[in-house]
Amino acid sequence: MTDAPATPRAQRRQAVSDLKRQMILDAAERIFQQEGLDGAHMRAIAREAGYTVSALYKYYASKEEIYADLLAASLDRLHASVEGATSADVAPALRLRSRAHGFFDFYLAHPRELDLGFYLFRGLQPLGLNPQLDARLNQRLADSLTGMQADMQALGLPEADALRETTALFAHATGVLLLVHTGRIRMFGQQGPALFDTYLDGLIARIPSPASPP
Amino acid sequence: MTDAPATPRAQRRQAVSDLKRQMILDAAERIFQQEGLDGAHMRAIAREAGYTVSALYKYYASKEEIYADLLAASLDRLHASVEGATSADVAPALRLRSRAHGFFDFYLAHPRELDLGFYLFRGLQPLGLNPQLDARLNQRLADSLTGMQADMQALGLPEADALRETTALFAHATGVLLLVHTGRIRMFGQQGPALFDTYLDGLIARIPSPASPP
Amino acid sequence: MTDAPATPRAQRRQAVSDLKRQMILDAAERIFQQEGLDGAHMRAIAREAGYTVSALYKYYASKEEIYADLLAASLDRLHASVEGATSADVAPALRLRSRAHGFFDFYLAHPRELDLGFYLFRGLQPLGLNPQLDARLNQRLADSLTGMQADMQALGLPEADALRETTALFAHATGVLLLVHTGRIRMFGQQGPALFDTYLDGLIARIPSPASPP
Amino acid sequence: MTDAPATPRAQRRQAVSDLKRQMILDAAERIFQQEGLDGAHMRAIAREAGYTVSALYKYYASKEEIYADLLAASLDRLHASVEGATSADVAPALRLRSRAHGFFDFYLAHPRELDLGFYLFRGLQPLGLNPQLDARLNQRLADSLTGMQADMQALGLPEADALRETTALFAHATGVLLLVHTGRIRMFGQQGPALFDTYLDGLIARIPSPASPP
DNA sequence: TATGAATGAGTCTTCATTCAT
DNA sequence: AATGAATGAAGACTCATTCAT
Repeated sequence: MTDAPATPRAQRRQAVSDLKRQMILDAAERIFQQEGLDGAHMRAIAREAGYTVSALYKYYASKEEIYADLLAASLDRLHASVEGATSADVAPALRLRSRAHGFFDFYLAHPRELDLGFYLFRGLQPLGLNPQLDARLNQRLADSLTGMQADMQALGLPEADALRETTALFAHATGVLLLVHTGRIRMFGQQGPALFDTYLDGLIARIPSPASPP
Repeated sequence: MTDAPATPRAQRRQAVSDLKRQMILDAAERIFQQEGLDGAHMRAIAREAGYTVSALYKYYASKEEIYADLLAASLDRLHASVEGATSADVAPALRLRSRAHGFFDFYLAHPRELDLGFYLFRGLQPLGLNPQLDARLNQRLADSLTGMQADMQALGLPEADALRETTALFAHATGVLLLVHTGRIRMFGQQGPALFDTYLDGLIARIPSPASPP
Repeated sequence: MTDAPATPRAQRRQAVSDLKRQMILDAAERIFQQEGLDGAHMRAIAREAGYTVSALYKYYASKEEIYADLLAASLDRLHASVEGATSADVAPALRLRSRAHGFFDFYLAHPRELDLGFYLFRGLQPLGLNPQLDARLNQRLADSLTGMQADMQALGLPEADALRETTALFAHATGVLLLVHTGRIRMFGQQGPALFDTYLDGLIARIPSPASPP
Repeated sequence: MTDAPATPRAQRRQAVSDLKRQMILDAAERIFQQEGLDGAHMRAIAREAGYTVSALYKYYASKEEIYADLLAASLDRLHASVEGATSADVAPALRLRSRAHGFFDFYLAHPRELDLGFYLFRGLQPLGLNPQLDARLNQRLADSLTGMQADMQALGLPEADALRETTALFAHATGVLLLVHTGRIRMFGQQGPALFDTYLDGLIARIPSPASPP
């Protein structure tokens, strides 16, 4: 009722609320990993979280909002995977390789998170994903890619080219992952990782080594 | 009375029936293009086709069967697009380029057909797509790709390499298309076609010119 | 068009029609035995008969009418089973026993025909079973029971008592058969045939031997 | 705050919920009595109960579950009817008679509950009646019969015989009720109750009088 | 005579969401 | 802060039956 000093009490409330939101999210994550997108309906999430369905709506305005947070968390883990194995004092080429693999292997190991991305990024409008949210998600994804772009620039690629190559790398990885995920890759008798490695080799070879030109 | 296995009457009937099946398919196509996969439920399709829902079941045993036909038709159009601009008396590199663009441009112009392919190829089991159908659809897709593989071999690439490169090309195209389709490409400030062209250029450059064999 | 002499031509037509009706009925019977009542829908019957569904309606005005004929045929077989093992020159008690077993064993071996009877006799009205048909079916059933009644009378029971005992015998048999058919008899750890035999023994014992009065 | 496992609040809620479940059941009962099993579909039940169809699913997980409760209640009423008129200080023969009539008269007055029993007890598997439920329903039925078995034993019948005779009594009652219910009894010009009485008389007469203990 | 086309009513069930308490 | 109750729209599919040809 009283709008309050806006500090101690409100902060505590916020903290508690955040925690619960997190717990709901964790539950959603578990369900989502086990059952996939279709199985992750409100009821299932609520049950897993130990809440009522309607309680969830206190913390999340819609199912899609949960999904969005799920995707945000997923993108954070992706980021961790990309940056995880990297060390600053390695040759840029190695760093790029490591990061790219961080990316590719993450989705290879967690194909469901790929679904999530497609689901959410596709029909923006109907899902009620507001532009803000969209931008934030895009940003998180971008965070995982700038490292690679930097690596390419460190390898001597001009910024514009590096950005283009990063985009292409992202597209290629996505394409291969999809091939794997849908099982269509069997049709070609190929292996996802090998395919990606080949692309990566080509990419690095293509970048003119800046240091040692004769 | 005395007549070959197929009575003219039966033939006529069959023809009419086929036509109606086609008209239903067209209606489904329209709905699908306008509303997407989720909007293309039996009721909507029936309404658009001017039929009762139950009437549809005379022509299609299930929703998935309609989807499958939709995809089959889509893959046929894809094939036409791939082979359309090709001519036999062109240099292999040009042919490859033409075919690849036939592929890429088709999905660029009809992003929803991409959805369809993902939908159907993904959940094979849960959707009740029987293996036969699956195989047929796979075959249709393959038909669109063998041309490119042949072009690569004509360019001097050993068969295994050509197959690998075709797969990679397919993956790359898919990845870029997805980037475009989901709008994420704006995030990178890139253009789908340009991206794909670059890949194609790189691919052709990478293929060792067959001119120099001793 | 011409109403015809009403004889040769019409007779032939009638004969052909009867034959086809019979063939449909046979098909229905097969389906019914294999699939039960629920599985015996018009489509299935038509398929088995090599007809279109709508063709069936030329011979039978409704599904229930087919069922009725099915039941009539069933009752004929029942009759045959009841009278089959009987011979005129046997002691009445034996004859009664034989007929009663003819009845009981028939339904024990063909439980589905029991369903049919229940289904048709139950909701007379809604099923469109007209009173005539109902009477005819009742008559057929009665035909299978009069023998037993006669046996009882031959054993010295007054007509009224014999009728009552026949009714009771029929009821008892039905009750036991139902117990068997629904599996509820397991609940009691009893055997249908044994139960029925006991009843039969009691019944015969109960009938005062008419021969030996001084 | 400190309170037993079941909060008063929760208890109240439970009570209200139970009441509503009961009201739905009552509605289902009414529909079922008026329209029979086929008429008792979810929509009709919901309408009668003043609910939406989906609201029903909060209280009952499936149609069969409603049916099962309907049957359970029916069996309880049966039980009440069987035990209702009994008193402990009556001669066993009278008690048996009273109980048997409690059974017979109940179904005579409520023929539809007979249907229900057949429906549910029959197709266990296809109906999704789980074994637990099945066992519980069987138990309820058994409860109505053990009294009679006990009476028979009190009359001097060995346990095994009493069980057999109880089963036979049950079968006989069922058979006669069916005869009445389907209207076929008119065919024989008999009366259900009279028929049953006769059987009962015979049964009691058949039981060796325990009168000879000193 | 038999067909194929078409109907329309009907079945159960699921889900995201809202609201009074 | 959390609940339970309730909604309503939707969704795929089946079946007996009719009618023009």
